[in-house]
Amino acid sequence: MFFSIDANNGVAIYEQVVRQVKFAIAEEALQPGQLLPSIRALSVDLALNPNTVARAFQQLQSEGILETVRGRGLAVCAGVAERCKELRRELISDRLRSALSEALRGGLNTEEIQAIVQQQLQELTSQVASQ
Amino acid sequence: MFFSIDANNGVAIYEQVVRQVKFAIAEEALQPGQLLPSIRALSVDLALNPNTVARAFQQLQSEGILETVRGRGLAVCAGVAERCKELRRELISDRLRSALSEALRGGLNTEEIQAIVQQQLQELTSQVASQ
Amino acid sequence: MFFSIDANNGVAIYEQVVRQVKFAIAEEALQPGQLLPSIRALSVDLALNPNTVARAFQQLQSEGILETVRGRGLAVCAGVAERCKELRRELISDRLRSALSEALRGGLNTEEIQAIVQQQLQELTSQVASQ
Amino acid sequence: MFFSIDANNGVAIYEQVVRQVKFAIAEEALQPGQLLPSIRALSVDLALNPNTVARAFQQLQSEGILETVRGRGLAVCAGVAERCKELRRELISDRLRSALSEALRGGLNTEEIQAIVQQQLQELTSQVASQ
DNA sequence: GTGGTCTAGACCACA
DNA sequence: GTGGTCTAGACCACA
Repeated sequence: MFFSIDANNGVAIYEQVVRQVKFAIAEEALQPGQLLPSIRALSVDLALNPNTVARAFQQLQSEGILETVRGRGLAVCAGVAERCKELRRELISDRLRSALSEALRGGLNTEEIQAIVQQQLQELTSQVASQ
Repeated sequence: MFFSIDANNGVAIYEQVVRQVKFAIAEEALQPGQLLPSIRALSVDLALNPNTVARAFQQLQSEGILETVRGRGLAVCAGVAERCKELRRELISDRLRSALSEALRGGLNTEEIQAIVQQQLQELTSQVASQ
Repeated sequence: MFFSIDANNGVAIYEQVVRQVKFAIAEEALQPGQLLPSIRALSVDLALNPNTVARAFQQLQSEGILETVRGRGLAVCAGVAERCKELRRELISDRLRSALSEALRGGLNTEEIQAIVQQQLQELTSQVASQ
Repeated sequence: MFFSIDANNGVAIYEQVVRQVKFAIAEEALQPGQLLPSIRALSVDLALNPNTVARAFQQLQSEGILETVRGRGLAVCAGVAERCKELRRELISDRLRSALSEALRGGLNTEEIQAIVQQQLQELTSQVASQ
């Protein structure tokens, strides 16, 4: 599936799942009405405990992004694509801002930081390209 | 002092202290041989529990960046400025890479990400300038 | 403490805890700023698993009713007493409405239902009085 | 038919079916000897899975309220009308008691609770009247 | 098969 | 001591 978990990046695992579900809806890889992979299936896929996945899905329910379809699973709520696009931008902006802020406070100047960003983006996109 | 702690940025507080000490040495705001503020003073300054600061300093000792000066406190080890510059670059690069990677996997393209980076950098530097 | 859990009344245990915390704040038995009993202490008190209590407290946090005080516990947020009073009325009204609706649909008339309500209220208040 | 299922009222769906069958017998909307609608028909009617209806009917059989009539289906047992009237009173009383007890423990006084009961009864009966 | 709830127990950061 | 997260495993209602 479209999720990739990194256990040691400072973001709680369930929170990574929450974010990536929002991203997938923003990308329209998950469509409103569509059922998500089951908690059990996803937990096997990601090598996580089912409770961890369930916690992520519960949070998404409480945010009105997923809803239960009794006995069948969890589905994307209607009309949340736009909201997920906004959320994606916010979540990514906030995390970048936090990293950039540390870099500035750490004494790097704007040019040095931009150079690092360019280098990392190049490495990351060439990785993706070569896969 | 030169530290600023953000309890909600995903990085553990003691780890923020560790990083910022390294950054201060890289910036030469802390010179080799120079004594650090005492655990007690710093914990008051940052409104942290002394145990948290102590843990950060212990880690810095175990990495060979700080050393005890009998009866006087903890000092920056000789000759670590270069290493701290390298560490700073690594720590900041890794964190940026992690955020950038999430942004790419989340479906934003390079241009969108660069735009966010520019915007955040501008906001952050104009804030600093106006302080 | 002021909580009483009934495992078999159809309301999930963690939800009972959520409701009773709101009620306690509405009653001003819990004041804004006040620390709640710790998860561990309360779980012992109520003979529940700590995770069950933690889940209730997490929900209360996500509703903006409790907040964490790092290393010390969970506290009632400022200014939520009024909101809890409204919530209490809603929660109790909804549950009563649901029971009354079933009674009406089940073929009892208004008088019979009112008689039952009076009888139950009398029994319940005389119990409390005699305690 | 005379059943109405509310998926979110805390009572399990199969249990709602069990209760409403008892109520229908108490009201004499279902007469001893009378055949119930088939599991299949009722499950279509109520938009439930047949297993859920079957489970309700099984429980009613085990309580001696329904019995199989070979090749024809399930019928109301002879002489259960009185028992169902008692059961109805008990089931409704218990549920009301539970809600009233929560209201009292939640800090509302008898007058406030009675006012809520009156208001809800009025709303519910005027709704029925206007249908 | 599906999700929801609960228990049990571990490890972590922080005070 | 405090809460937060995660794993493991059980039982339930529903489809």
